[in-house]
Amino acid sequence: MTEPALPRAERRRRTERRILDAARDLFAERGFERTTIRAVAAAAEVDPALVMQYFGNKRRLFAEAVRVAGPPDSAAGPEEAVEQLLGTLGVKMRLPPASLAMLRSMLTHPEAAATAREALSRQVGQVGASLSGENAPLRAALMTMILLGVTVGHQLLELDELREAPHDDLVAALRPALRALAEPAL
Amino acid sequence: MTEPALPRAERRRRTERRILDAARDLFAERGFERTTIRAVAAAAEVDPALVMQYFGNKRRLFAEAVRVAGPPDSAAGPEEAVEQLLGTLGVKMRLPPASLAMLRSMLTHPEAAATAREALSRQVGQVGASLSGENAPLRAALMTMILLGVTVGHQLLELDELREAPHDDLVAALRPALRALAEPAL
DNA sequence: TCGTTGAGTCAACGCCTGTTGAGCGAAATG
DNA sequence: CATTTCGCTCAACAGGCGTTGACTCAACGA
Repeated sequence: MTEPALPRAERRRRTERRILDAARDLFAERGFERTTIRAVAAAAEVDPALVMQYFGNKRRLFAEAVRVAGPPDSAAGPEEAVEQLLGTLGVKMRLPPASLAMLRSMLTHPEAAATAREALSRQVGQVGASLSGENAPLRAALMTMILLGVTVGHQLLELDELREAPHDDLVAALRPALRALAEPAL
Repeated sequence: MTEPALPRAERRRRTERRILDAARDLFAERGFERTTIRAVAAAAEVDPALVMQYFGNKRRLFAEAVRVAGPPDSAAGPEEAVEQLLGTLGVKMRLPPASLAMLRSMLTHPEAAATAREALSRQVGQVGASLSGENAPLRAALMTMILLGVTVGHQLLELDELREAPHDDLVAALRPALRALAEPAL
């Protein structure tokens, strides 16, 4: 009936991970404001006070839960930039919950907005560095925003027109649009 | 010192409009959850109870505040669809507060999400009808999402790379990308 | 002029939130 | 075995929220 009584350190690690996983999922689903500490605690099968003890406050819990490794730096030509961006759509359009949580909250939670701005700016800079021609930063920003828009529409708003299309069709349709921005004006 | 004592009907209309304007601005700035009835009332220089008396509850206040006329129906060729979409960026990129309020809340407030989905789907359908070739609905959806992404990045996240660029450059850079989606595969 | 209407205020309600401090009981330590 | 450590729970707090009902008083209609 009872568990095999794990060592303390291991037990703590598992609990912390359970809380973090629950928090990530809830933040991804409802956003920062509508996710309560109590709901996270319940999902992790833990007392709300324990969540506070582990993470101090709700903002820090969010920050820990959405911490995600940025894409590897790589700057080559415009072609590679396009493919790199298309790659951010994720395998079969399934983004990690941490990213979804960030996206979901970036318009309403100020700290999420700041983090998102930073991450997006880094990507813009990276893409921009691999472009030549006029207005490279602007074009890089537009390319990044295109993927933001598509991701939001697909993952968060769940628009039928995007969900019904096969992933490959979507990528194939999007590629020429990105190329049009990546290539120096013809 | 005192006002010229307006007639009741007129007075009511003005107060209602003051509340609605304040609500729109706050919803646009902070989103649904972080905007309180009390803050709206304070901005409109009115008692919170009056807001309730006029609009019943917070959800209805939001619904009234963001009610906005959809773009005029018009479907012609792919060229016109592109220009129509580019037009939604607004004169000098200044969108009406009602639209900003919708956009700001669409990822976290379920009713805003539903309304946004509906409005976007209508636009997708409209754009799609003016496209020919394969995957017209998908391509129309992508075109719409492109504008969503650019608008979010510019108006809500306020990315420097987009804010610094002249409006005309932005439109000009975006046009070929949209054309690539609008034109039947070459 | 006098009763009625209705715009607007006041004070409070119940609820839910993030957050805290005291305490329990099992694992670790000697 | 005795003691300390610490993962975890319990019960509660203060504050802010949406919302309500009773009330005030100036504009209105007869």
